[in-house]
Amino acid sequence: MAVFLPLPHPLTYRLPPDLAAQARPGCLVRVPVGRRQSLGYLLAPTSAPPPGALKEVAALVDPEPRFPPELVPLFRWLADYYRYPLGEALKTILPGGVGPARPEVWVAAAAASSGPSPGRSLTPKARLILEFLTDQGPLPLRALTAAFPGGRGVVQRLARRGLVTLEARPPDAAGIRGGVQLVASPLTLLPEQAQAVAAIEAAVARREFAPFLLHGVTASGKTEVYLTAAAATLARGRQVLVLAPEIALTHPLAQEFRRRFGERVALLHSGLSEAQRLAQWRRLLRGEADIAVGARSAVFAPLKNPGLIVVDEEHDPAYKNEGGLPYQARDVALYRARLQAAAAVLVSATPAAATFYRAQTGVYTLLSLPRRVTPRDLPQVELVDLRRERGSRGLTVISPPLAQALEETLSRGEQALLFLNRRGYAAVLFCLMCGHVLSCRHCSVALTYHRAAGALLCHYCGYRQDPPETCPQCRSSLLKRYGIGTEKVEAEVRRLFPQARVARLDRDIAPHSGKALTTLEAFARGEVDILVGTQMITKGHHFPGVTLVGVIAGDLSLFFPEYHAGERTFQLLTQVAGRAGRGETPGRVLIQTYNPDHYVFQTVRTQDYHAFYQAEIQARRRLGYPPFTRLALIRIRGPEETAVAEGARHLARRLARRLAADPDLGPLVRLLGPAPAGVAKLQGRHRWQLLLKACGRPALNRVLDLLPDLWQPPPKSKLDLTLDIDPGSVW
DNA sequence: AGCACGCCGACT
DNA sequence: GTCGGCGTGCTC
Repeated sequence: MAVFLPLPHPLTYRLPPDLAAQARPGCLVRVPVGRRQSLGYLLAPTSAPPPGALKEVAALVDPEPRFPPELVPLFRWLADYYRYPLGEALKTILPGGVGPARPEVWVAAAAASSGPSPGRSLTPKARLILEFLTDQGPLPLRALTAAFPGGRGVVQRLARRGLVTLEARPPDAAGIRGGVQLVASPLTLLPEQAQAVAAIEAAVARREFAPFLLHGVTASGKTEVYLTAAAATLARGRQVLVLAPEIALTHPLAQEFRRRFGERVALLHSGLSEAQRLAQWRRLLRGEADIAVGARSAVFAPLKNPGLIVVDEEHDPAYKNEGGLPYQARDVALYRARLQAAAAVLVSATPAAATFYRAQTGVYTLLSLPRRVTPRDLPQVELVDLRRERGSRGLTVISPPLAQALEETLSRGEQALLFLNRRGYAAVLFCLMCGHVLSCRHCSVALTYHRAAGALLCHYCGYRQDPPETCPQCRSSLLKRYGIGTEKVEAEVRRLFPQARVARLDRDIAPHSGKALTTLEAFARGEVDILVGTQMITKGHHFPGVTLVGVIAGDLSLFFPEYHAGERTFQLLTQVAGRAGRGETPGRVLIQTYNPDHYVFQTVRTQDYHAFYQAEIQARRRLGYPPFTRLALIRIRGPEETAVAEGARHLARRLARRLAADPDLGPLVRLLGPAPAGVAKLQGRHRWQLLLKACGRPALNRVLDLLPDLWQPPPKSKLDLTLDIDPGSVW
């Protein structure tokens, strides 16, 4: 039984006779722990109870299991792989709603029997709400009050006057718009699509674990491949699991599946209320739905026997859960497919280098879709060399070529997207003359400038140096901190094009907030000429009027201090490039960069994934980064900076000594750091980190096993240690 | 994570 | 003499 406490192992309880008939693995129960009670999940009957007296399960909180017994091995693996207490892990990944699902109140405009005139006049707000309801159809009251803050009272008054109806519905219906029109699958697939489908189908038929990489450019029909494979899987009586990296992307995907398969689809993501999530979860458990579509947490969907597990946009870093249990949903999906003898299909136009490497080396089967289904020219990508277009002093925001392109676009009445690929905030030092960025000589990642220390620091290994006066490459003295904000870009655009309608969107505005959506919709309707934004404008949206995409500072994400900065930049830029010319007119993409010769920009320009991959994988091999090594990040946190630093250094010394003394293990592991974390202080706690680089998971595990012995924080220091296995970011 | 036990300073 | 500080150790 996995208790919701940070215990290293499950606990064993006796089932009282009155519960034994109902209790099954997956049931949420209440148990006594020490002097109090805690919740937990039943895992399995044990054949080897611990010595001593057992306590009894106090109560069945929910007689309906929350997961099938088939998932217990996956959960055990999860806790072991990520070194995280099982009960705590389950608490965060399973829908937490306690007790049976409660009905939810829905509002609908009353049938218009009383005619258009309701007798007495309505207040403006009441009129607005009534129009909204007539327009939108029935809605959960919760959704309505979200759209109209404080609208509850108005709704109640409208209900009393019989103008709207209130109805309690079981939450099964919530979050899903009913009445979809079923469509038949298209009759013909391209030969390469048909081949891909056949390969996946054959694996499902063999009932063997089979991992695939489905690689194809945008609009090459990747979705159609897995929709068809899904139909074949369902026909064999097995279920289908489909993951997308972001909540916003799960809706169109679920809609697509619903059009094809009707009400057998369950949608799972953290944006649903607990009750809704649990209701969707139960539809899968009861077998009412056999297709689960969702964001990363849906990888744990309670399917007994999935035959096909799809990870769309597999390269997306959003599959990594940050905070709490730091799992990588793509990796969990692969392991789940192995456990449940399913086909795993990783899908991307720009696969992670590590994924493509495994496809190249035969670990995954590569399925390629090289052609577009609807032949259209790829947008033309051009590089603007900022070393030549440099402003009189400092950074150029809008270079003359980009300004000219904007001018032309505006004069044709078309739209432009200006993209700032900023990622978090990293103050790196770079040369305005030659584009060189100050990097760590050991780790080949950008050094970060720390104002307090007055020094450049490597967040991987802790290497430190004073900021040089001149560029080590070209000797110029134009070393600058690279930083630019969307506000500045917007201001510059307004200055250059005072007549243009300009809007701005960035991460500071919540991506799903009303403001963001309003701006995006206005842009889609053509009411805005130029939209300035960060990566949130790249995902999922379709802007047919956009013919020009400008990337303001291509180098920004390239020099983010991370080993996979190159890969992320290639992916981001390829994705934004795809935003240009999706309508009738072909698009144009201008990327401003100080490093036009860098392989990332060269391969983005030619839209050549394979060339990018070759360069990237060579660099990884040379520097010993994944997929050639496994990483684990050890993070030390505490309230006092010096204690944290000292604790980290102390652990590093002991680890280094132990590794040096072990001739079997030592050569397989490299210890980097300690160094301050990218975000050196979070929620009042200072953070330092050590990075472990190991040749293979067994070696990494052996080092991690040493930690409990080596980690002895000084008393009173309030230090704690957390692990991030396969870290996505050290930031 | 709680919630015990346990061993050292200022209070009715 | 106790009340209470929070260090540390355990929970089937």
